[in-house]
Amino acid sequence: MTDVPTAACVLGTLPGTGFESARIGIIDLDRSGAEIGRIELAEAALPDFVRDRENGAGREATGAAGSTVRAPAPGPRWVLSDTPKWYPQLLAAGVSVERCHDLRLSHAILARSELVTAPDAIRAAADWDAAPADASAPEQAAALFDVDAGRGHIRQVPHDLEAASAEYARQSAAIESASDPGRLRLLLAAESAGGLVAAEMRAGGVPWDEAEHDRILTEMLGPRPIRDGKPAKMLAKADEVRAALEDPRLNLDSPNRLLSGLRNAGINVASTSKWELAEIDHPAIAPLLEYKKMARLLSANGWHWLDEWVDDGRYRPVYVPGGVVTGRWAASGGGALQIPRQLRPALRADPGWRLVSADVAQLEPRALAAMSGDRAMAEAGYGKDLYSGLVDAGVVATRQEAKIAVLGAMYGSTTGEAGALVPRLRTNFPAAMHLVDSAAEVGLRGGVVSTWLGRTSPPPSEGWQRLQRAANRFDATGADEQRARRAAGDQGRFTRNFVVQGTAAELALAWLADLRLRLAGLPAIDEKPATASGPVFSRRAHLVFFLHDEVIIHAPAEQAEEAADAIRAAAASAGRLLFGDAPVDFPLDLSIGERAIKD
DNA sequence: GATTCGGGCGCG
DNA sequence: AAAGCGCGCCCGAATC
Repeated sequence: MTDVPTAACVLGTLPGTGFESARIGIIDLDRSGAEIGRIELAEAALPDFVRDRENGAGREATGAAGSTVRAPAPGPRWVLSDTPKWYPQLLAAGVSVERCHDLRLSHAILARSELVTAPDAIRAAADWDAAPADASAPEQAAALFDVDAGRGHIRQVPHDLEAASAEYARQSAAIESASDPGRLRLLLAAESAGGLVAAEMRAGGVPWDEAEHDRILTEMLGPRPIRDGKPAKMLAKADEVRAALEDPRLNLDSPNRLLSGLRNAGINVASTSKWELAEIDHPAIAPLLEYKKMARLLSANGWHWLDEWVDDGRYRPVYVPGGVVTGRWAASGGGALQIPRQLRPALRADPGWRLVSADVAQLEPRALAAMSGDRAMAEAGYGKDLYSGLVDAGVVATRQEAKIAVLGAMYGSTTGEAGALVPRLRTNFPAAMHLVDSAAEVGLRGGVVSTWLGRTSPPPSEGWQRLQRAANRFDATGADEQRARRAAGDQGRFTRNFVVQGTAAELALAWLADLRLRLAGLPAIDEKPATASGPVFSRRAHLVFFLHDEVIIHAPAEQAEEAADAIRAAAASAGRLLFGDAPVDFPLDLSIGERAIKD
C-alpha cells in the first residue's frame, strides 16, 4: 500500500452500534478512480492520519521536498461529504489539508450545469441537495442536535463512507461525460478550495480591536448604556428631531409613525428612506438622517454584536461558500459581508503582525471583457483604472459616467442616466455587450445561462412559468400581460447579471485557491506567534477575510511583503488559469499596515 | 407567544 | 430619484 500513488481519499463515517466511539473509514483511490485500499480508524486518530498523508506517507516520493515555495508533492485530494462537517476538527487539532473535493458543493453545481450531458444520476441523488453542516454550532451541541433530529432540523448530506463513495463515483462520471470536463474540474476544485478557506478563516478569525470598536461606538452614540437602553447621544438626537417636527412624543423607530409625523409637519414624502428624505429642505431632516445612521450602527454592529461575535480579539463570522446562486459566498451569522466602513479601523493586526489588504479593481467588468473576448474593453482597462480608461478612450466624458454606464450594462438599466449611456458601450464594446444582451434574452424567454466555468443559473420558478402562460391565454387581461412582462424583464436582468457576477466569483475563487496554497508554503516563523489564532495559523501569514473581490491577510511583519507578492502572483495566475492569454489583467489595490484601511 | 413579511440599510 | 444585480440583518407590524 505504501508505495502506491494515491490520488484521492474518500472519508466517511462507518456504521456502528452506537456504544463504541465513532469509527471513520477511508477509501484510497488511484488516478483512474479505482479503489486501491481501505482503512478503518477511530475518530480520534483521524488528525494524525491526515497529517501523515499530507506529509507524504502512503504514496510515492516525487522528488526533493521543501526546496520550493510550493510543495512539490501534493497530498491526496480529500473527498469530503461536507467541509464544515470534517475540517474544523482537523484545524483544531493543528492539521490543514492542501486540496479537497467537497461533495455537497460539487453536487449543487453538477446537478444544474448545462455542461453535464448525462445529469440524471446526479439529479436523482436528492440526499445531496442539502444545507451545509452548521459551522456555528459548537461540536457538543452538534451531537445533541442529532439526537433531537426532529423539529426545525435542517437536512444535511449523508456523511457515511458508502454514501460518499457512491456520490463521488456519480460525480466523477458526470464530469467525464461533460461537454468540457476541464472547465468543470477547475470550477469544482476552486469551489472546494473555497470551502477549505471558509473553514480556515473561521478558525483563524479576523484580528479585531474591541477597544477601538468600543471607542467608535462611544464617539458616535455615547457611552454604552446600562442594560438595553439607548445611548445618550442617540436620545439627544431623537429629541432634536422631535423638537423640529413639533411632535414631542413621536416614535422614530416605527416607519409608519415616523411617516405620519413627517406629514403632520408638512413634509410630503412617500417613504422614510434616506434618499428621499435627503431631498427635503427642513430642519428636522439633518438630525433625522443622523439618528437613522446611529440606530443602524447600534442595532447591526453595536455592543451586543461585539459581545456575540468577537471573542479574545478575534471576529469569527460564518461564511457560506456557494451560498449565492451566482457562486458568490453568503454569510449566515455575524454579518461578515456587511461590516460597515465605519468599523474598518477595528480590524487591527496583532503586535508584530500586519494586515495585507487587496482588492481587484473593477472585477466584474474585467471578467466580462475577458469572457466575451472584447479586446477594446480589455484594452480600456489594461494596467489602469477601467473607468478612467473609458474616459481616455472617449467613450464617456467622466469617470462617474463610465461607472454608471458599466454598472447599467451589467444590471440591465434601461432608464435614466444609465439608460442613456449604455448605448455608447454597445457601440464601443460590441462583444461584451452582445454577451450580456444575449444572456438577458435567454432569461427573458425562461432559459438558463452559464458562467465561464459552467455554473448554470436556476430555471425560473413555477410561479414565473404560470405568469407567462396566463399572459398567452386568449382571455388574458392587460394586467396579466403587464405582470408577465415585468417578471420576464426581471428574469432577463437576473440572467444578464448572473453570467458576469458568477464569472467574477470564479475568478475570485481561483485567486483565493491559489493564494492559500502559496501562503501555506511560506516558512513558519520562530517568534511572535499570533496569540488568538489556532495552531495552524499562529506561525505564518494566513487569510482572515474575503469579500467578493477583496482579501485580507494577517501576516507576521517580516512576512508581509512576501504575502503581498503572493496576493499579486495569485491574481495573475488565476487570470491565466481561467482566461489563458486573453489581453485582460486584474490589477490590485494593495496596502500593508497595522489596520485594514482602504483608500 | 411564535412565526412571517416588508421596509430600510449595510456590503460587493 | 431611486431607476438597475446579488446578498444578510434588524426592526416593527401583521398574522397565526
